[in-house]
Amino acid sequence: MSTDADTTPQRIIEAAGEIFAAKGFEAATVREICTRAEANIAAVNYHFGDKQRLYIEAVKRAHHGRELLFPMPEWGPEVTAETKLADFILTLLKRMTSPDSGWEGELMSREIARPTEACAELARESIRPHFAVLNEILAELIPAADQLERHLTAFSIVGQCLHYKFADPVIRQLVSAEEYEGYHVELLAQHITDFSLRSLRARADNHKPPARR
Amino acid sequence: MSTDADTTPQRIIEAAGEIFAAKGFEAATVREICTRAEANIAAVNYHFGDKQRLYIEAVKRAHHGRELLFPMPEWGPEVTAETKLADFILTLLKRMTSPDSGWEGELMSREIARPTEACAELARESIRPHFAVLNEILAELIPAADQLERHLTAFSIVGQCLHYKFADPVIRQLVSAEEYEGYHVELLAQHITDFSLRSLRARADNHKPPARR
DNA sequence: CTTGATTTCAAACAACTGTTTGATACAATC
DNA sequence: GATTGTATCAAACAGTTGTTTGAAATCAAG
Repeated sequence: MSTDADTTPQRIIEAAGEIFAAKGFEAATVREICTRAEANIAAVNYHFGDKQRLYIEAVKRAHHGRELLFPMPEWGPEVTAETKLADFILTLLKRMTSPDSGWEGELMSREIARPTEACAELARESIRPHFAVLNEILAELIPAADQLERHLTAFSIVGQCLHYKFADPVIRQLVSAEEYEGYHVELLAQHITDFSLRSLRARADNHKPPARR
Repeated sequence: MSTDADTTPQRIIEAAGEIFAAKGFEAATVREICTRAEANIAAVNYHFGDKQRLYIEAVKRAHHGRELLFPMPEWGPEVTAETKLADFILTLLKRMTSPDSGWEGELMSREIARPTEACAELARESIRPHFAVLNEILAELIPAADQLERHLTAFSIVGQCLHYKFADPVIRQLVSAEEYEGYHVELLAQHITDFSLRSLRARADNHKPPARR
């Protein structure tokens, strides 16, 4: 029995991911999941215990799949911090809004928006290391900043990326169809990198926030 | 019969807002709503038709309340574009994450994250004018930018603000309790304004995006 | 007070939920 | 071939859901 065989639990976890992502935990029914997985209704409880356990497994699999598909690059010592930041943004964006992603990104964002108590821990463990990586990059780019400013800056960068996932249905209504059509990952990553690097360079030069009013 | 009287539909719409915000549309039950509103179970169907219509009314009321509580300031001709941007960011942040907000912000963000087909129109109509205002401000700040760049820049700014609403439970896990305690609206607005204005000024000076790699 | 419409209420409704059951089929082991 | 443990299945389970019903209560005129 190979690990990626077309076994019943595998088919269920796959169908569960799609339907949980499309409808959320409450609205998704195990009947629909089992129908799509071509399995019996009792299969969910037999193989996973209950609906919630299946949900957790689906989320885990989703995250694992994203991590495998779009891994954070390992940078050598010669790579500049600016390039690292560009890579970081591109990778994050790819994970969030990959055109052929399917349901995984949707599921992850839904989970972040309303974290199940059982999954909060997973989200924490998977997000925290990325947050640490970004903070190390920022420590190189704006060494004069203290931890608070580094954190807020990290949130500014991550926020720009996640926005295209969270607010996607709204964005679709705000710009023309042709313009939205052109929103490829590379374009968005380029813009966010440019926008952020301009700010970071100015911050590094000035050693002070700009005067206001 | 005064408009803000303690009438049954009013009590129901209020309880509905709280519970929809806390649990989402599917998980919220009309029984719980009616119990909290101290109304009979049949009251929802009698006064609103069905559960979905009640949900729409609750979202409408939520948005109306936020708009009244934190109105966009009307700027005179002497106000600089930088000040307008600072005001815009502060207002947006206040609406998203006001400490005494109660349920309205939660309900709005939930609606943005997964818009009900019936509410998409409302979200569109309420967000589009704000998006237009921000674009006018950006047209003043980076006149050399074309529409695409203005739009992406607008999303960069809005994304930074909304992040503190959407990702709040995650943010809480990433920074220490004391640091999170200090995340007041004014501090966040100040940072986002600084971060963005630095970038916009550099863009206005350079007339070109910065070179990369 | 009487009338007539509006609002409230307890009870029941039909439909659907996640879950359990016990029988059945299947494979491997002795 | 009998036995054992696993997997699948149709059927039923108990509970909850949104909604409906028809009678009682309430209220505003005539």
